[in-house]
Amino acid sequence: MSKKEALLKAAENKVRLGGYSNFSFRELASEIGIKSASVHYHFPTKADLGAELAHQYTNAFLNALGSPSEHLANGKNPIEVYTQLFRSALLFDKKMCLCGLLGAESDSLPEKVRFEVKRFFNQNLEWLTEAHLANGEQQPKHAAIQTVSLLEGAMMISKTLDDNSYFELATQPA
Amino acid sequence: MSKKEALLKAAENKVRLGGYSNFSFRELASEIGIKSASVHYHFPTKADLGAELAHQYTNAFLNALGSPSEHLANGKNPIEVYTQLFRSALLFDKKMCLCGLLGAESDSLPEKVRFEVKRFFNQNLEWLTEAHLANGEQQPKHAAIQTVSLLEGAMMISKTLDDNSYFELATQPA
DNA sequence: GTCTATAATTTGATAGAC
DNA sequence: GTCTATCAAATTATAGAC
Repeated sequence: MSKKEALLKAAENKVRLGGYSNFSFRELASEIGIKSASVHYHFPTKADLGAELAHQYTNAFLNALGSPSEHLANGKNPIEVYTQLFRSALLFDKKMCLCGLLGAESDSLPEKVRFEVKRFFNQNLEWLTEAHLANGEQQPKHAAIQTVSLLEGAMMISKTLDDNSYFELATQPA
Repeated sequence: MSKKEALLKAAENKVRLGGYSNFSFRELASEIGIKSASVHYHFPTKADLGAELAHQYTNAFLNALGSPSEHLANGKNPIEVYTQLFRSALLFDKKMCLCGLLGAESDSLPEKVRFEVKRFFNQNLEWLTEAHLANGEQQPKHAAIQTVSLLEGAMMISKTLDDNSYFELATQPA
């Protein structure tokens, strides 16, 4: 893993626990064994680092998702696959969704960071709309926003109350 | 409004836009026309201010909610009343739910602040469970966590994408 | 209750050597 | 690419006068 990748990984861990202001160039540098001045070589400003972090997080997330049609071809419900990706973040990473946290503090973020967070949700809604449509539902856009809202909210509350059973309860069909 | 109340109000506005680290004693002081040292007279530490802010926010929220039985007696669906309180925060305040934002950064908060945020959600779940039970639903706890998750998530996404129609879509029954 | 003054630390960022 | 050195600003907090 390159130093740049290591910096992004360290930043991701911090942001997913406490938001954009929860990391500093000095901390990241110290963690990977360089000096803060060197971090500026890889990322001119903090906003640049934040934006690239959100961009790569989005790409990795979409990549892990695959495509709705692929899951259908394998006999899997794409909405279940999507839910499982959120569940993994909560259970294994034990951290919030990066863009869920950044989205909540959206109003105070540098413009280029906010732009990447918007991209995350627009892409997610697109994917979910296709998935709900493929499931034969009547209002796929409607269902898409409900799905992602429920998962982001359930994740936040489970972390807050420190009890993953809230996530399970929220995602369990009535 | 006392200086103390004014400080809490100023802090609330900042936190609801960018989280716990989005306010400083100097900024608050400057906004209400005193010096930062005087803020420490009212709140010894930042954590004390944050905890009292979350506590009073929770009390005000529960007070505005009233009781499920009261709404039923007036022929109103308590879940609709609850949803309307979130809608007002989004449309009129144009800000996140204070505890939704603090909950997301829960892992990085001082313990006494996190405690108050937990209280907010425990009290909300209690209220919603009673409401769904009164509505004659089969799994009131189940429905309660789904309701608050959906609303917190929808609020975050609407703010992120800067489009309130996402909130309306998310809260509109299928 | 509010002030001045100040301490101790952290932060984002830059200049310039290697 | 990484370093040393340094800066200007911001932050939380305290001591002590009024």
